Amino acid sequence: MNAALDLLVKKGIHNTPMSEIARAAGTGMGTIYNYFPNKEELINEIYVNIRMQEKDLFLEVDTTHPIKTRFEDYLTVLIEFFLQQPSYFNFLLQLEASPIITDENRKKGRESVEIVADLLKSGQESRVVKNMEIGEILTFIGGGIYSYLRQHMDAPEKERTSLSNHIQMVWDGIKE
Amino acid sequence: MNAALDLLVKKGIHNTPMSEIARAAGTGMGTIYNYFPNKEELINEIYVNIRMQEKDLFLEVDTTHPIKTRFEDYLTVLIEFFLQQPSYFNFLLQLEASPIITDENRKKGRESVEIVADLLKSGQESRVVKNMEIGEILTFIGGGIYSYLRQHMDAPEKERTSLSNHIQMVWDGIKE
Amino acid sequence: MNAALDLLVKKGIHNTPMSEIARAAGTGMGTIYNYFPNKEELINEIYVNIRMQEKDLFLEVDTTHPIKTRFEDYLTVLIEFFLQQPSYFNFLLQLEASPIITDENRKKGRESVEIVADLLKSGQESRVVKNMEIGEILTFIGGGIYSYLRQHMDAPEKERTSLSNHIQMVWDGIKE
Amino acid sequence: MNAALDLLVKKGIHNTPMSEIARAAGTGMGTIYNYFPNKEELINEIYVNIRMQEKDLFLEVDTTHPIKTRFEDYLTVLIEFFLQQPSYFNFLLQLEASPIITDENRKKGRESVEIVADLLKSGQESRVVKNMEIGEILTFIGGGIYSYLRQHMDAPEKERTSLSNHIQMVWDGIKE
DNA sequence: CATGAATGAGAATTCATTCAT
DNA sequence: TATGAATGAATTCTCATTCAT
Repeated sequence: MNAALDLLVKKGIHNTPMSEIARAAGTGMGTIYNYFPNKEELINEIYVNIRMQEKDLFLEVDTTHPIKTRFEDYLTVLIEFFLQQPSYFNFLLQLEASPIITDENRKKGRESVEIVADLLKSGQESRVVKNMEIGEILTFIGGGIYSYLRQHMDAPEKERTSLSNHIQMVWDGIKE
Repeated sequence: MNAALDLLVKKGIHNTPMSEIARAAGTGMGTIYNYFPNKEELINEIYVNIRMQEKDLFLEVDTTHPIKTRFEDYLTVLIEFFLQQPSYFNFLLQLEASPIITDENRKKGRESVEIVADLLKSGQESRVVKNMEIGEILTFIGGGIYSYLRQHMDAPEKERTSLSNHIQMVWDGIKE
Repeated sequence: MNAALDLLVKKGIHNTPMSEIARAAGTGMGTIYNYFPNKEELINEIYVNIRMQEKDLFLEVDTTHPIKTRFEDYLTVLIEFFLQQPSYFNFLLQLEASPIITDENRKKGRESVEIVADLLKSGQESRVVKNMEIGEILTFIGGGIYSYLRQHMDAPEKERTSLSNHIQMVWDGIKE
Repeated sequence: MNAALDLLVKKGIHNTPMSEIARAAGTGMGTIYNYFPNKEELINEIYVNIRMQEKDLFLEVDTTHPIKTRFEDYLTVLIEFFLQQPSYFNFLLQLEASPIITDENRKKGRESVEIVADLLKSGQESRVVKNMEIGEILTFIGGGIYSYLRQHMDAPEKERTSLSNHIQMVWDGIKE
């Protein structure tokens, strides 16, 4: 799966033959088919795998801190995860919109969002977060994460913008 | 180009044979190749075409209004454009990250951003916009647009969030 | 026909689209088809045309000279013709073996040989030419012409061999 | 390679689809591409293969015989090789002038000529061969071989000329 | 359980020829 | 009579998947 991930991201899904994945993984092509029924399934499993790691990240955040701190921690931890694994982010970017990922897996992938949703709800109760639909706010936050990562990976190093500034803007956007 | 756009968005680039585009366009395959040297070039031209329309949108905005109003108008006009042409947005989503679009065209595509950058600069001068790097702010705004559209297209109709709420969040994020 | 000849020789028959011939000839594609029913016919007419010019060459040779002189003159005139029109030779080379030229035209193309055959016959009568089948001798001479031209066109200028030496070898080969 | 050779000669290179070669070879098309990266490479390998067989022929000739005998033997062995494998000769005929064969392979193909060149040199030293440039003489001999084979394959059986007569002419052409 | 050669459906692209203007 | 845009059959090549070893 690691070999596949790297190649799929670097060369694009339709320019990555299974034979090349096998070679990079140091196995035979047939071996891959012993573990994954077909190429699409392999890709789906990589997808779910990343999403699950993403979900686990939130366990690291100390839930005793005040809401704003937790919010910042969530975003920081998430963004740093992807900054350290750029191919994860690029993989999701390339696949999120693709018909290859099944609806079921796409749904599974959204589970991590629940945790943030809960945080936002308690934020609303303590009147530090705008009283809007949670969905609206989540969407907005997602955009913030997406744009930061996207920009960070496209831009030359010196033009990269500061993470704390970015998180501040996101927070200012949602705070009451 | 319209026929191609629809199919490319609906079925994905690598699942759309030129023969099908030709059929949908009501021409022969050869005819397409009389106008576009190859599939990639066709896709690039569609890309540039959308980006140019996007750029022209800003001409509609009344530049005598106060900065906040203009900002809201820009965002509204842009988002409504894509809401009316969902396939435009999905096309860009699918292609922005793809190696098919040439660097030259990608650069051309970013021209429309300049106008917003100018607005932000005067916003900073009048101290209504945060004093951060323009690039940082643009990235943040991009995320706001992206997230709204993305959510709007994925979600069932009744769960869609209000545009004005969303624009409010973006503004709160960047305002001083 | 001239435009076609040049292109066909330079790029090969199957790499020369009719559209390119038309462009080189300064006409429209349709115009070609007003004069030649199809590509093969065009090629055949070029072939016959060259062969006819080749035949006419022999009219220049003074038939009052002794046989050996006439033989040398024939060969010289022929070889110089092709040296001055290398594309003629290359065209024949490329097409002689091809199924594109009809049998009828191929036969027509061999007419010029008759004149040489007559010369050889009188050479045999005066016992200056070997008493073999005329066909055998003609074949041998043809090989001599072919090899000289072939070598002359392939080789870098300074490695080219002398025509008179070559003709001498051919004559020594057939003389009694 | 055998299936390809037959078809390429019979139908011409550009009238022989890879699919037909595969069918004739009793394999799938993909299998061919597992062994030859593309059609041109396949053709080149056939070319080199023939040329190497041609080179090996000369090993059969007894080098203790007198020069004239060796010369006759060389020519005989070579011509008989091609008479037994007419498609080899037709293949070379069709390809020698073609841009498909790479310069490198064309060069490799000329190796067999070296052996004959050596023979001619010692012939010149013993003053049985004309004192001309070796290249000139080789060209002439090549023409002799070409013409005999060409004629032999084109002509109806009874009109074919005798090999010994032909070789005699070639020898008379080069002898001192 | 691992392997990788064989396969052929499917895709992009070319170009001879037609025919409305 | 000249034109050249439109056409689609035909061609090369790729690659997911199978299955005998």
